[in-house]
Amino acid sequence: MPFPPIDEQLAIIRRGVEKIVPENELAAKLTKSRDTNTPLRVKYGIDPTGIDVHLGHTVPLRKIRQFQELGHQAVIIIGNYTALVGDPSGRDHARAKRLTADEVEANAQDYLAQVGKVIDLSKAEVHRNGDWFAKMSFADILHLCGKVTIAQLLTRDDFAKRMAAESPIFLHECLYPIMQAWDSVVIKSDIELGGTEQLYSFMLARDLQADAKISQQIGVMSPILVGLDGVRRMGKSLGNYIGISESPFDMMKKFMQVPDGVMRMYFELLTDIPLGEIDTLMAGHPKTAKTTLACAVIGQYHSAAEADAAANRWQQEVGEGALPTDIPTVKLSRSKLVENKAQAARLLVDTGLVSTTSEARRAIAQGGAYFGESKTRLETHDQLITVETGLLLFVGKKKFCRVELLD
RNA sequence: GGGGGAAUUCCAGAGCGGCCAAAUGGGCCAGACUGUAAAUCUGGUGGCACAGCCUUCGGAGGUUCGAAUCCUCCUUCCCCCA
Repeated sequence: MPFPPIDEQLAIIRRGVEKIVPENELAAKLTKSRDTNTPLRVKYGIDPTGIDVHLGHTVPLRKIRQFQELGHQAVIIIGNYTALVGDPSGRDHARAKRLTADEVEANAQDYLAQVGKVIDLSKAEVHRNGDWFAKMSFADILHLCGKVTIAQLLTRDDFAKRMAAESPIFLHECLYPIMQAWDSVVIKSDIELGGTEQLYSFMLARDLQADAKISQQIGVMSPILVGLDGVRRMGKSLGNYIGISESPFDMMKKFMQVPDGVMRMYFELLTDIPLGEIDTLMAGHPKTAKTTLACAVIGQYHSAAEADAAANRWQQEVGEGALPTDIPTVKLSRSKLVENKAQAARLLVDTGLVSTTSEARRAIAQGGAYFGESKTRLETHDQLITVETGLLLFVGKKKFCRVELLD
């Protein structure tokens, strides 16, 4: 099967990519690959530290997928050995927690299952870098370290910053980029994918490859995907992410809350919609564009039909204020009632919609609490509400429940 | 080893003997507006039997009518000197 023309390949590869280093070697590599009908080996490494894969992770993963579709060879490196060190990238301090080998392997399996939703695992090579690092002797390690100078290491941004700030840099952390680079030598990568913060390791890999007299890899770096807040990078700890395992409706709700400003980036990095078409969409009504974006992404992890259904449901429940489809039922003991009635504030607490009486009082005082099918506003905290099974209660737009009375 | 700082309510950060449940900003919550975007405006953001009461300002004691604010010890973190 012949590879597509170089221009076509370049257009696909360059989409949504922030930096290619060195840029000028890419075309040459592709040309040689095509002429000799040899797929390029495209490396992507991760540390199995327990990852709930979200859209931010899918950016480089999707790039691998694109390489696969162009006929190239995906090579996934599970950093089961490097995980023992901890990636110093983007950290001001050394990582504290150390994982056990078992945890690492369980994480790796879990990770691969998720990754399979984006790339074609059946056609990918998967390696664990412990396969080669575990076999190295101390002499081997010394030999490897002999190829890298401290001065070189210190050119790395993270380390330079830490040096300046006089915060500790542990010796084993210095080894991290060396190990990552050595992976590239072992698997003979032609391309390595990752975020822009990986530049140093990517370049070190080139040095080591040159030293080993094999072809040097090219770094293809994706930008950092911003999260739902439109400012900070998408990440689990920041709570501003969309996980690829979430339900279509949950994803839809999150997408619709994304600031308009990030739409173009999302379109470019998370969908295959042609750039020209994106321009057209962006020129139209933002809400339409956002819905299209959401459906395009959701459709990758669920069916197109499910994505559409989620969009419709969103329009009805959120856009038009219809009652939510799935309202959780909360069991309430009849003993909480006096002659079938309960005080409004008490009721909100007893049903768990709010956690304290004070919170309930606030919600009511501010007009943020409602009851019944017609969403009647609760007026006072001591207002008596007649409670029966099926009664609906709301606090704000996101919290609601249906009461079920128990004897 | 010696010296000097700092620990405040989700975060940052005021407060330095009563007017402190504790300024201000951020975040978050609710309301208005809207495309549940952004921006903007309003209110709120310890608890409770809520016009009052109770528990908070690293921990333990102490001084005082009264302490987040003063003293002692402890814990943790930071900085400087050698």
